[in-house]
Amino acid sequence: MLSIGEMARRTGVKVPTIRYYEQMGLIEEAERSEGNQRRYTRRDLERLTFIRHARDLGFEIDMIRELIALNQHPEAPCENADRIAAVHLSGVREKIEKLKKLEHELERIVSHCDGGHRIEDCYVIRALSDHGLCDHEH
Amino acid sequence: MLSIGEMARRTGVKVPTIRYYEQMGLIEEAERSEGNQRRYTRRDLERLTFIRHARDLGFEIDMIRELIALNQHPEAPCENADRIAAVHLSGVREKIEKLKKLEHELERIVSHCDGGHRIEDCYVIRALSDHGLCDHEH
DNA sequence: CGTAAAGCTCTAGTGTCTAGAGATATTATG
DNA sequence: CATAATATCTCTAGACACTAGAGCTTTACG
Repeated sequence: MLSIGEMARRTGVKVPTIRYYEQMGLIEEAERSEGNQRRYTRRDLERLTFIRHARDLGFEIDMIRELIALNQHPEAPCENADRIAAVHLSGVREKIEKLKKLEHELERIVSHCDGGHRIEDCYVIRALSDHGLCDHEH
Repeated sequence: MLSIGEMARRTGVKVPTIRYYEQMGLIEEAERSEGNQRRYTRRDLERLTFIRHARDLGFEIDMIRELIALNQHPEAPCENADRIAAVHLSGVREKIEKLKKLEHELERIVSHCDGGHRIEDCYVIRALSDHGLCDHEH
């Protein structure tokens, strides 16, 4: 049986975060020691590793809850898991696209300003005040 | 003089958000009508447009506060504005890099799964359970 | 057995809004 | 001018995914 600190060390999930996941229903309430401290099984460790990994990949708590639920039915077809991951992937791609546009806009703004003049002439400030100086919509 | 609703329509910032910005000190407390409703000037509109635009470009509230402060000193040199924007730009680039790694990981995971088999064999689920199936560190 | 480290619960805070309740103000229509 | 519809007011709480701290108890180790 593992203490919560052991779990934290092995998964890289911080102790308060583990308790938070329990509250959120991502992990089951652990057994307790005589003195009321949480004691985890190997299965709990696997579950937390799964969660950690999914969070690293940017899955939201709700998505993870769904994936866990799917995981409990090993004989079910896996279309749903596939769909969740695919939806997530397209969300990530959208974010990348948005950030790239933003990157270009900022590059353009910054490149016009070498820091060598006064605020009233600064392209950074002017670009923020006047949408007309932008390339794209946003 | 513009009502808060007018301001919202013209800038695309929602009404409660405008009040929130006031609370956060991003915009000055507006004058009030006899019946205690906010009344804004053209200058307030410009300020809110600036904020909106900066938020769209992903600047955080604190950065915007700094930029506004700079904007109040038109004769000062603009190095600081330039620096803030440049720091922000490199933050955006980092985010893009991270998301791209994530994209590749997800692509790889999803491409292994066509939804046509059972959960117990599903690559999506297995990849989440077993870090060893990943390409990169994360 | 004494102490330090780790654990417990509970509350509150982070950042950027968003939503709702219940009251008042303004505007439009008849 | 009366009424109805819309807008606005303040205040509180909620969303997300944690994080921090207070004050107390349990466990591990020498």
